[in-house]
Amino acid sequence: MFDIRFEGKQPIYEQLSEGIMKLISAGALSPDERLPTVREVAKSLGINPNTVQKAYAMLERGGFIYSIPAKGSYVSAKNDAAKAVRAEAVKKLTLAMTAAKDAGVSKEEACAELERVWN
Amino acid sequence: MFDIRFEGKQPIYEQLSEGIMKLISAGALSPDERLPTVREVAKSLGINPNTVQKAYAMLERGGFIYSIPAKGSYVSAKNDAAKAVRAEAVKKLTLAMTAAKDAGVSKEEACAELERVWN
DNA sequence: CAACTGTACTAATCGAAATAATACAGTTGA
DNA sequence: TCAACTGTATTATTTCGATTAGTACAGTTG
Repeated sequence: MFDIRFEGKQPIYEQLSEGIMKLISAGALSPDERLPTVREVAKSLGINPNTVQKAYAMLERGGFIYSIPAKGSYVSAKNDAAKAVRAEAVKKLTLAMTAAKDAGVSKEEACAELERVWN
Repeated sequence: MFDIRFEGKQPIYEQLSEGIMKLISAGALSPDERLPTVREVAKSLGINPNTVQKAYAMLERGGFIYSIPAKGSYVSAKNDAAKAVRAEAVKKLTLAMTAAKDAGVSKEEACAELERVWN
């Protein structure tokens, strides 16, 4: 099972999501390999199944895994291109944020813009 | 005095800040013109002086006004270049955010990145 | 059909942001 | 000198949204 220590202020579902993301990127989890079920992970880590579900949903959204209702969740096979695009997008986002901060844009304004884009 | 109606979920200090920003951009407030004091604005709008102070601080950070302790706050004279740079930065930030969203980056992750950059 | 799977929905909780209250330090003009 | 202003700093309170939990649902499987 996943050996993850929850620490700091970061949300549990995010720590879990990133942890699994790293395992996939590092090749510790093979393509089309079946992931432990939502409830298994929840029980073994002592957290709520819904929190695991949220982490899985994030991973699916990022193209790292795919889920089939009533069957299970699996590691995506061909997601290298998607992951590269994603990484590039995050990199550019960071650059744009840094530039905006230097230009005097407040954190609150940037946050408001983020809300607008994502909703 | 500023005629501002507070509405929606946006923070008061932000609505106020943006309202004054527009007045300056539109030329309704002249360079080096003295702004009403923090306490005057607060009383007239029925809000806390500190909230107005926060709005003024944002405006100063963006180069729209300058404040002199124990004297007052004034409209900045030469800030057109700064405002242009700022506007450009916001535009690029929006583009980067949209691209990131399309690439599958979650709102939470973007938010975390934002926190990291601005802290 | 019993025992699984992922998922949707609602409620409870908790923490950070927004606002308020108070105090401080400098300018000004009588 | 000093009273009445100014912006600002610090601390407490409140408010609100994200996180987590509880429960129920719908499909697959042997």
